[in-house]
Amino acid sequence: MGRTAGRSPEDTRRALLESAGEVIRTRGLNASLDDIARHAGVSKGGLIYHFASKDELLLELARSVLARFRDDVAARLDPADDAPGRFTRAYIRALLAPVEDEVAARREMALISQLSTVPAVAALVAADTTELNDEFAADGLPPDVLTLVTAAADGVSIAPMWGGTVATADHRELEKRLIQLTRRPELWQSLPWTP
Amino acid sequence: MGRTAGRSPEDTRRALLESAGEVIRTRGLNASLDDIARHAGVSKGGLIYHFASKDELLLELARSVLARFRDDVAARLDPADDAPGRFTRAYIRALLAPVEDEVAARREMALISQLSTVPAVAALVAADTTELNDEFAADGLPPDVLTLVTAAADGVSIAPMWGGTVATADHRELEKRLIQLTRRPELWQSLPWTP
DNA sequence: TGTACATCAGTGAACGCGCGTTCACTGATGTAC
DNA sequence: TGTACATCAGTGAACGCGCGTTCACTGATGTAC
Repeated sequence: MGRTAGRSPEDTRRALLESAGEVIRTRGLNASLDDIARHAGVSKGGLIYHFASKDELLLELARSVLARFRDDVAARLDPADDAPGRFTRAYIRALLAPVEDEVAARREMALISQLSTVPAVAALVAADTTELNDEFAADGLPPDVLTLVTAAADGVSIAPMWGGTVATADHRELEKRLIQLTRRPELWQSLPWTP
Repeated sequence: MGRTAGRSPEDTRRALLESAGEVIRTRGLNASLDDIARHAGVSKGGLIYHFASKDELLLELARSVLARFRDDVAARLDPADDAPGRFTRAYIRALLAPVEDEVAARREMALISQLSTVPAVAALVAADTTELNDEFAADGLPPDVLTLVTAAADGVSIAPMWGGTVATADHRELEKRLIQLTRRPELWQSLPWTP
């Protein structure tokens, strides 16, 4: 059987990437190409036609995951907001956004950390982080406030990886307060520090 | 050749665990048993004598990593400190402790996240997290302060995984402030929130 | 509008290799007498 | 204190299987005339 009618090659490619995401989220990095291909309704050979090697597939998958996150942050930028910390607020909203499914959240983290073990992916992630840091630097917040706020958001987002429970109410509260800090950094900076 | 003189079986076992940690930190989970064994100066068969399967080795390795972290936290408990938040302060110190080597820090995180992909290890980690949460709950801090402070500490500790740079000075400062917050939670709670 | 041909988008079988596990065997150590 | 025997702590070769990659082949699609 040749080309499958009713589906364009780009559709197939997209389906393969999506399938790779799902299968790897569930079975981990040692999910086989055969699993991934079959789950997308394609043969192993068909997969390899679109992605020359497993590493290339993983790299492309990582690219799409990172892009999706960046899009998510961008979508949470408040158009009416042009004060310093605008980007940071979107970042906080993206990371603290309520997750539909707790298991899914854990798997999402697992997926990224798994992918990062592929050297090429690690490099990609590092480059992405650098870009992100540039955006933070241009966001106009005092460094100490920025560090606190992003660290807290990062910490919440990886909690599922340790099997931590996500107490939604607490998270909403924390989100509100972190965002408030980015709006009024002097609140944090003016605290009397006498360790 | 039979038993290697000059090394007790417990020494061999320990050496194998340590070797597993080093090799997996470097080459990832798909490091072979042969690599690990040889790096400890033992044959593959010798390794399997001590750990019946690869999964068992990984589980034992995870156990030792978790135990080491708990010991680290315990060692940072301040004997002179018996105020609420005592344990949380030790936790913060442990996670924000200056790392000798940046690459090592990244690998440490990678090791744990890699190990977590083994189901048995994931269960172990989840159980450990539950225990940890119990200790936090008994530590006497208001929940919102606890959430902020531990999230921030967690966030800093996983930064290396994204290839983020660790600005030591910022971290010292953050550590000081987080600890100060655990000592005077009213500082955080009294902030005027008007989102 | 039909036809010939090139290319695209796959299929499915086969290969080969790495790696976890098994196994027969062995020299050193511990124990009983 | 020596000796016989059981067990311990390994060795190293072989097995077998899963999986990534290669490859010959093919039917559908696109293009030129």
